[in-house]
Amino acid sequence: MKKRLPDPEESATDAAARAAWLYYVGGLTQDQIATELGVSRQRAQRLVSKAMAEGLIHVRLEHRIAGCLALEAELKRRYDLKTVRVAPRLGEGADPTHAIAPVAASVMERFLRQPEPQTIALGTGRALRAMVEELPKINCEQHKLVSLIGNISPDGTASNYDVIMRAADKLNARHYPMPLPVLLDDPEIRRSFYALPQLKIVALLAAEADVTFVGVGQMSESAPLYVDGFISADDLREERALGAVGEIASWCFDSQGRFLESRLSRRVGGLRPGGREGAHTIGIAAGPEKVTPLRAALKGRLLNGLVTSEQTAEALLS
Amino acid sequence: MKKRLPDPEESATDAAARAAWLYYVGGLTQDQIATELGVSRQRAQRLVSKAMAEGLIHVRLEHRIAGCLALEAELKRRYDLKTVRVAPRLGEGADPTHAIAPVAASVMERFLRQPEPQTIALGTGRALRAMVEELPKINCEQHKLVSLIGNISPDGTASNYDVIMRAADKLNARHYPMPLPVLLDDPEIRRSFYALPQLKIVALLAAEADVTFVGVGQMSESAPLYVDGFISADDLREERALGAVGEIASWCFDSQGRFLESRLSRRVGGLRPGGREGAHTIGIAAGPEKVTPLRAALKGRLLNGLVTSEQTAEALLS
DNA sequence: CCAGAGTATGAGCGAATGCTCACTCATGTG
DNA sequence: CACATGAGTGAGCATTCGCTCATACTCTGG
Repeated sequence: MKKRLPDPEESATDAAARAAWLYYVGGLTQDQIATELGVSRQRAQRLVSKAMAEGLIHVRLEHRIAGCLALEAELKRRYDLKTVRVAPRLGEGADPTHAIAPVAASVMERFLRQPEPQTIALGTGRALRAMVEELPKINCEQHKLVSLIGNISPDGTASNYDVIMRAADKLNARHYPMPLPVLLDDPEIRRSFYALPQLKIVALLAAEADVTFVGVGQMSESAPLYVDGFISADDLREERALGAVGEIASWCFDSQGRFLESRLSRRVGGLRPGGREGAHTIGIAAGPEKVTPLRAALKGRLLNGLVTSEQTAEALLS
Repeated sequence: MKKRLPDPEESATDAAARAAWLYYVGGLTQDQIATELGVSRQRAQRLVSKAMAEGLIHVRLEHRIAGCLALEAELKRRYDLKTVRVAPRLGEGADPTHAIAPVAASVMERFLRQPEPQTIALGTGRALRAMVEELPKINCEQHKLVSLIGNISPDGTASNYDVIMRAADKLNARHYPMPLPVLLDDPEIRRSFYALPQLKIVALLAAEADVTFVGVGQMSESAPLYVDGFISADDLREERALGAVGEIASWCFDSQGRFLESRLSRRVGGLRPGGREGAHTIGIAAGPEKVTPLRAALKGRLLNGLVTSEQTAEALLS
């Protein structure tokens, strides 16, 4: 008595997409959708929210809010940046990462839409992960995605914030992950890893990247590197004693935006953000705890592009 | 006691955009938005719906529904088309133009995203108008928009469905409208119009267009040309007697998709859709009354691309 | 300065929404 | 074969939304 459903998973998403289309584009009420699809109202509601949850629905605001534009202009001038986008505030308690994600995605999309092959380097972190989540599906087989940082957690599993796989999945682009732990304690092993031909390719690509997207981590007690278990409390203390106020792709820098040479920096399994001459290096970060590291990174010209939130932009300028 | 508001118009849209951002991206309730912006709930509601009405919010579905994909593939094969998009059905009573508009816009966007200068020719009609309405703002100064058809109504006003101005406005592209009535009754006047140098430029551009977007009109009693008062009942009868089943940019064709030479065709103030060798000619049309003209146009290879609705696609294939 | 018209604002209310809870049914396990 | 488990389903209900109406306010012309 089976009728259709070659793949129950697929057809569920299909129905969800259909319901969402009727809801958002058609403007039908959920009752009408239920009638249309021949299901109960509750099911229609669930389909719509499923479509939402699966990110099938992308909402875009076609208007640059004046207040944010002013902040962008001022940031651009003050820090001599090439690219700046400021996302409007999303209420007090809201997660700023959530606010900047769609804006960051639209910045990345501009590069992805180029028909000329682009090499796009990616760091990691919550902000980048959220950005990639907001990307639409585009066919980008002409581009290359390259990871700046190892994707192996200390416990041996692939890192949760491994953005490059997700991105490559959505974009159908060639991708070059770093088959490397985030930190390599033994310098000998580190050297031998770096000697791998695959790694050399990745390093070469990253050095010639047209654009690099990175998160920016604070080095306070809430340092993501520490909270996520990549570095120990001792490591953190040591770096802070050396003046570290932030990190980009695990490379710590001080309040002047100078990368630190330290015990930790000699263990990092990854590449410094760089790229070819004139390339874009865009930081994606927002939140009060990011103000100090962002200010340092901008001062040291570690970044020439920025996507942040309205509050963070104000703080950076104050 | 004035505080800000340099331009009340601007700041209203700004507030609307902010409210819409909070609503759609932040997922706040309208009460929360009201608190956030310091206005009443009703005002928040009005801001959100204003943002909607002004088209600040664009919703996109990131999923190609399986059933529609199948229809696209079949249409592509059957009529040997280059581009086909089928929009999912939007309930029985819904306006099919509304359903296809966002899909058509995304097709057009693909061309607009090209950095190489494109020449894009546009017809008129409700479907094209709706498509343009759904376009996002993109800076396309490298492209040229050229109109295939005059924009002057019989009553002397600029036509309501003048899509090219709207499009150019959104895209910041150079545009070449046809400063010409839709129909020119006096052949002498027509000749002298065509001799105008401006018109020659437009004709040249249209003939070299990379892509042409046109609506497809039926020639039944509900013919848009007739309903909108461009042609008389006598004209309509005469064309139908000659076998006309549809029209593209006012050029009538028969059931085999052959353009008719007729009294009417000698009065048309416009250009035939054409374009350079290998160009795209994409028809945007949906609805039961479009099935006959679409089938004819496809048979006669007047189009090599199509954006239509699920129902229309099914009808075309049955 | 006043009068009138058109527009923005806030209250109220019915409809729509989404969340929770109890239930069913299919699947897998002892 | 009985039973546990868990995903999916439908009903009820509190919340939220969007529409209408009465009112206040502003702008313009006399």
